[in-house]
Amino acid sequence: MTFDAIDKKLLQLLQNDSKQTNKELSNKLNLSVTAVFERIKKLENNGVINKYVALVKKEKVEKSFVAFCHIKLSQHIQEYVVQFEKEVTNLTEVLECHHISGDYDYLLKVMVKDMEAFREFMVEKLTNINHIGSTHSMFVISEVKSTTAIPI
Amino acid sequence: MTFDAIDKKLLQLLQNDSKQTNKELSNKLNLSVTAVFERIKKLENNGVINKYVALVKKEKVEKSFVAFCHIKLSQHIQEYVVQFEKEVTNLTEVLECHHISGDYDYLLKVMVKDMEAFREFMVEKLTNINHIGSTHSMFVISEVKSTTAIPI
DNA sequence: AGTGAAAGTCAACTGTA
DNA sequence: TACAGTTGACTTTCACT
Repeated sequence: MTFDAIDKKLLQLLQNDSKQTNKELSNKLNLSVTAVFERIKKLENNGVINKYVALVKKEKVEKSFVAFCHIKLSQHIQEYVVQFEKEVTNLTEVLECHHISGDYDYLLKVMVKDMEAFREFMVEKLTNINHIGSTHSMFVISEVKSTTAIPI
Repeated sequence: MTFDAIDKKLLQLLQNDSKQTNKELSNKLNLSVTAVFERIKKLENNGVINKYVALVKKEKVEKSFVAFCHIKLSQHIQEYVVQFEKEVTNLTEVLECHHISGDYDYLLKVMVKDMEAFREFMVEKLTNINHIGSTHSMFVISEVKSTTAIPI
């Protein structure tokens, strides 16, 4: 689907706060409540809006330690790739896993309590996955920017 | 604040779908509607739930190209650091910027339309920021896993 | 695509245990 | 900390422009 200026503004507003009422949105967009309602439904039905979620502050739930892990597989046999991707997806500590270009095959975003929890995660979970060749971890010192809002 | 089993379950539910009604949540948690309401308010007031947002599918808004950029500063003078972090934060294409340990200083998550848009971003925006020493980019070939839900 | 008004549903507040 | 009942506000539908 295509987006006019109002759709774009609406998506930006909803990406920053999905708990606004249609009335509030209608004021910001100079539209009627019903028009806002129908535009939102259209965005939902077309799969543009994937889902609505609550974002939790990691510091409040003892998950302040974030690390990015590079992973190289030992061999790039399809069977190994499929199995690795399946197993890594099942790890709750892994919030993101990207297959990437470059020296390593994968980049993982891992969230745990502290360095000790990260050590445990590496030893007991990640490196227990078969076919991993090598890993290289980077620790997040500070979070400069972090948003889920895609610029439209 | 501390969390009992119900709080944890509630946070998981809301992190996956924040549009459920309190009645639906009350069924899943075997609790009354009011109890659910009060628990949610407590989580919001304590800052555990940071905000509610709509998640947009990047493929639907022509932002299918994701890259991770390593960045090294030319010098680690505080003034340079502050200015770099400020300028990079203002770039809408940069969804995340992490100050990290290791060979490079920063890891950025960048989202644009395609490789050509990425080239433009690099040439016209990113490398125009002062005090950047070197960069190294990795392109996302496929997204194996991506969630905003922190395991509680 | 847009609007205003009607109908149904929910969030939010009150009382009480 | 939990519950049930009340009320105003909201979402959703409908008839119409």
